[in-house]
Amino acid sequence: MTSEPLILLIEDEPAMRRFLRAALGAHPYRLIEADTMRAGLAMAASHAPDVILLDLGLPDGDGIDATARIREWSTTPIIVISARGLERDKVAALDAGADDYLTKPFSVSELLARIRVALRHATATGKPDPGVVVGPLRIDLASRIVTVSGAEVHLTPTEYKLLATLARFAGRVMTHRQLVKDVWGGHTTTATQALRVHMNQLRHKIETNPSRPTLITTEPGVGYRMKEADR
Amino acid sequence: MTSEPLILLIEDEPAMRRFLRAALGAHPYRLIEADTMRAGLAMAASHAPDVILLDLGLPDGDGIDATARIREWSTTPIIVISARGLERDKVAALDAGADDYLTKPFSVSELLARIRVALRHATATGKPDPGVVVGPLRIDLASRIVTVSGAEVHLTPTEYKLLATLARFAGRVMTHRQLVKDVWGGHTTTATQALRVHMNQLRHKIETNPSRPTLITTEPGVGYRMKEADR
DNA sequence: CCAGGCGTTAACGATTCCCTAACACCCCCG
DNA sequence: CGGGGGTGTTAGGGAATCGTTAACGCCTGG
Repeated sequence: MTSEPLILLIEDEPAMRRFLRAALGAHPYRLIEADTMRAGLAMAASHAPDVILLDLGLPDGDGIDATARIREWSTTPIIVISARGLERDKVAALDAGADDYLTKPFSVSELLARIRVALRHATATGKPDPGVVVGPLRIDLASRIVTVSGAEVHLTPTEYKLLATLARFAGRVMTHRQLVKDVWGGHTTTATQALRVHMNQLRHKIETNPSRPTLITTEPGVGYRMKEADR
Repeated sequence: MTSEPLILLIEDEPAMRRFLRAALGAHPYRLIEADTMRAGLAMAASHAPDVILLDLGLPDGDGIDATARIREWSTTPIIVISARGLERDKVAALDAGADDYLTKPFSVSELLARIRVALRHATATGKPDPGVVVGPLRIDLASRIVTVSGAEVHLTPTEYKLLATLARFAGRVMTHRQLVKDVWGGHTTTATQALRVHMNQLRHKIETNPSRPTLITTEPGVGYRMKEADR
């Protein structure tokens, strides 16, 4: 959750999806949606959301069962949203591993507050995020700490932003233009010369042999590319 | 929580207390009760319960405030029980640090399920609640006492809040914005200067060499970071 | 009313950071 | 063989940020 928290909405009714999209859109959340249980489970695994909003009344599967399935491998907070207010459903969902249960209709501000609670839990429970690891380089996005073979290195703000954006698209070539836009933000006024200077300083800090870079290689005439993360 | 989970009930109505005592008595929980906010806060500190059930409508104090006060030094799950179903109250309580909110009247089985959720969180979080220790620095969140190599140091309210906030996210970089928001609350005015002054005073009180800080280091252009706790 | 603690603001060195400029080095192509 | 575009490298001036001190206003408890 280094950038905006990612919320997965599993809901089949288009009206409710539009409603929640509008409600969440005004806040610093990224939202992804699934309209079936199958797709929802797949997205929970592939996108690793920070919170899951799960509608119980999906046509292609039981929500209680889905909760239990997710809990087999993930501790991501699950907030169940249901039209059914029966306490039997509530108890079953909560005992299956859900963290909260909201009955339709609900107020948007309450949902947002309960999402904040779930996010609070997620950061508190916080698994020690190993971050991105490439050879001797380790980038901890959450704590903004970069280490090279165990030793912590100090990066200036631009150096860190540069490294972070390269890491975000590791394995892919980033053109100078893309890098300048992502690091400096919009203004393409600054010459690409500054980019070279910062890249040089960054390499001296993270590469074992700065004159023969292995972590960040340069693609002549195109841009730079960071090595794929280990696994 | 070596034996049965300990539940603290803060509630003034005798009828409700009897009701919950009966409901919880049939389950493997130990129950302690307080009928005022004052007594509740004291028991929360002295008995270290695993879950706190808090009635908002107590005569001798605001439940929202009590929640915030407990959250200053404890992460014990708090389930708020209230006759007021206004969403304004819900949002305020949840944002103050409550983990759940039940509106009277509620079903016993739902309360029990939500208690199970809270206990699940508590065990997952694990809790090194009181006593953060970093080198010669010792912070006792519960009693709000800070000592450096055995000697107690007096911190002003803002200095303490600043230190507590940094300690809560020890090891991670806290941006100026985050610190200002957590210490002052909400308004992101031009208080970044005040932050520097308080940080200076705080360092003179806890650092052995204030000009070469080791406990709280500054990340230029980003914020501050407290050293990871010992272990 | 006064005294003291506290928070805030302002001012001014001190430090860090970033951009620009200048130059050295390729590699490719004419 | 000699340019020329693109890249790596280094150094210095200027701007932004940070640390530090002093002074002012506020509030509380004598």
